[in-house]
Amino acid sequence: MKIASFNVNGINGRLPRLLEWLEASKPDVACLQELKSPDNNFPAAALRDAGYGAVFHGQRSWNGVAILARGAMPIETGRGLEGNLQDDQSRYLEAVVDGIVIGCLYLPNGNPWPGPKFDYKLEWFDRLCAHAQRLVDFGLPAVLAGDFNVVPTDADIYNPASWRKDALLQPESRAAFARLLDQGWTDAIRALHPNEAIYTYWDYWRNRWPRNAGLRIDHLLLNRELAPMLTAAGVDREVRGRPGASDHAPVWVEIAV
DNA sequence: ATGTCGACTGCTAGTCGA
Repeated sequence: MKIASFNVNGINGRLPRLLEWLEASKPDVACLQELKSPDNNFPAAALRDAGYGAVFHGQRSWNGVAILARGAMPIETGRGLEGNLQDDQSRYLEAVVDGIVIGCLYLPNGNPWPGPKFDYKLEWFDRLCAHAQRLVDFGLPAVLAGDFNVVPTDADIYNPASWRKDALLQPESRAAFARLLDQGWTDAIRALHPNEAIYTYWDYWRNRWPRNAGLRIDHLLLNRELAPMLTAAGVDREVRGRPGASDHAPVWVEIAV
């Protein structure tokens, strides 16, 4: 079973790129972020024609997450995170596909740091950790997939010095990510590729893609039920190099189920 | 300090967010 995560940066403008990637990579499950589309404009019919059932949690202009399943309809089990009734941003969606719990998330960027947006990032992260602990306690096979907007270590970025004041590298952001892993989640890319420079995001600015000046911020985390079944993990880098690409590339895992 | 995008509106130019 292949499970992927892809920040599409606008699902309607990106639809041709998304469809060609689905056709080429054929993930069984695809978690999408930054739909930037309200639910009534989600391209469900085009995805259905491509062979994918979809559940989605969109909003106008920003954010938005979706879970696609090849030849199946994901069974939605939750949207949004508990603990803050004032939070109206569409950043978390959860569904079951083939008996696996799929948590699709778009963690707040948090810039500029410091400030209220960074405070929101940490507050959202706290609620994610609380929810993730419940998934761990459930004991069902589970994946947390998405754009975490965290560069876990200095090995996950081309040059940490120039990003030291960015929300993505703050010690508090990294500590929250480490706290999440400590619950019993495995960072799939690092489990199989502990020493390689692997990136998933290259800013549109400053020639960053041609220079391979990237960051690893899109992650697939496997719980203890699933981690022993991990057989492969990678990034579809070529997607980032195409005309009209998202600033993120898809990341994926293969699970022996 | 900054070269890019996508979505949106006071809508063909400027704003916001990333």
